Amino acid sequence: MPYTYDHPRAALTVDAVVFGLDDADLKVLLIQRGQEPFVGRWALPGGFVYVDETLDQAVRRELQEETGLAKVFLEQLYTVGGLDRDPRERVVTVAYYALVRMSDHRVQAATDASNAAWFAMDDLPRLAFDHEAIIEQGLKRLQGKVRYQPIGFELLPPKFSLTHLQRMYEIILERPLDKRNFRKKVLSLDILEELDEVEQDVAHRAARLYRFDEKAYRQQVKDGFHFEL
Amino acid sequence: MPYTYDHPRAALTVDAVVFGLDDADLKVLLIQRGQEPFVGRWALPGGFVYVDETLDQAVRRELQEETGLAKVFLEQLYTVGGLDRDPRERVVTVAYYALVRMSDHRVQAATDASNAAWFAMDDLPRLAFDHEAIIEQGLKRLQGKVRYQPIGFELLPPKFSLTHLQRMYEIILERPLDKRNFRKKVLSLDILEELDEVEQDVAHRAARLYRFDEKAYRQQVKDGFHFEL
DNA sequence: TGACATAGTGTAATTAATACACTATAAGAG
DNA sequence: CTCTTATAGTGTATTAATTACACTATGTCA
Repeated sequence: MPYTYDHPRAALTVDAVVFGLDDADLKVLLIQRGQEPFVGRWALPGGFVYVDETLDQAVRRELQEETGLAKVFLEQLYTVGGLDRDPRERVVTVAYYALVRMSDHRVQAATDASNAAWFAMDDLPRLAFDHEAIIEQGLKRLQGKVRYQPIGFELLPPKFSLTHLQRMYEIILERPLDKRNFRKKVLSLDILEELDEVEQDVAHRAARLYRFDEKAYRQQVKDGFHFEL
Repeated sequence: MPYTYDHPRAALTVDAVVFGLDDADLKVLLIQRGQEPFVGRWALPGGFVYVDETLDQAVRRELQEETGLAKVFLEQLYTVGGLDRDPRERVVTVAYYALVRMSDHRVQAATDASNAAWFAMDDLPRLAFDHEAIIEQGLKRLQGKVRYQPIGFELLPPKFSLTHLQRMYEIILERPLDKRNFRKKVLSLDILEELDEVEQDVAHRAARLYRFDEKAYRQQVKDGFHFEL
């Protein structure tokens, strides 16, 4: 079923840098390619944008198809339009980044023959296309944005301790934070709800659990407050 | 000369929000459309991306063709992929924003029948497509970025007074700044070169002129310093 | 030479960021 | 049951950054 145009057109694709967090590392979700080019290489999940779906819809569909993920936090990163990114033809890719709670979403091995797996940011395999550069941009964006928007909570379970929260920031920002100053600051923002619950199954004093209070956050933003670290 | 594909493809375009600054206002450069759809309406300069040029090349070419501008500061904004942005067919647009010194670049009326003109941000005409939303995004980006990267200098002539510089920030950020605090702050950054020159042709005490010292700025960045307002 | 317009300057008060170390509590081992 | 281990939880003093604020200096023009 051929489609014809007066001028040649670039193929349009979307790719997603999906970040997850475990106890020690920031991770990225990759899939192993089943076809040429770059068969066997790891790559970002993504694929062609259909002509009747928005870019957002396209990323979400591809994520669902290739990794089983649905309803993740998703934001546009930037669009890559270099001439020789794909050896086959001109491909323009709209890159996104996503944040998921690894605990929630067990990654299902994908529909087709391809394989999906998490890799620590500092232990990435060789990647297809220019995907390494895209991941690098994704990390930079995450590091920048996490400091002035409360997006980091997307990586944590709904209930977390202040230590978990601090560790999340330390891992993303790649630097240690002072425990007392961190707690003072984050509590002063009044966007955390203190729960009547503590950690379970730990071999030491259990930490109090908190929840991100989205309602309080929205209210604060409306009142002209500015979240920062 | 027809080109044929197995699946329908979106058309890919670029649009640019070109900002300029005069004594009183932040301005945007618009062109008046010569064809349907939206004949006669004002719109962002932009157009189709050729299959053998990068996105950057495409914006620069369109700017040159439609407005006569060349060698401007240019940065990608975001990509718009809604389904019904253009009544004719599916169009995906990569939006950019640009900063130009209005003094340098006299805008030449364009090649074809279309018209180019500057409009104050708070006095925009009715616009074609979703261009109003794109301009809004461009403004937000500019307001955010100007505070932690020295891009504002792209809007000023090479030699400027501290009052000019302050007015530039006030216009972009849409709030007044304290004169003494502003000067203290900006001079402490050590990125301005004080010249042995003063304003000419003013009917009052002439202000000393400064130049943005790019070399000093790069050095500072390398030394881990962080520009901020 | 006086009026006008803008340039140029410093200090005190407030607020925010940083540095830093001990006690409290729960689990698990012996 | 008490000791060890591991992490939770807490406050203060110092330093740095931000804010608020008003007068003198200098050039042009009438």
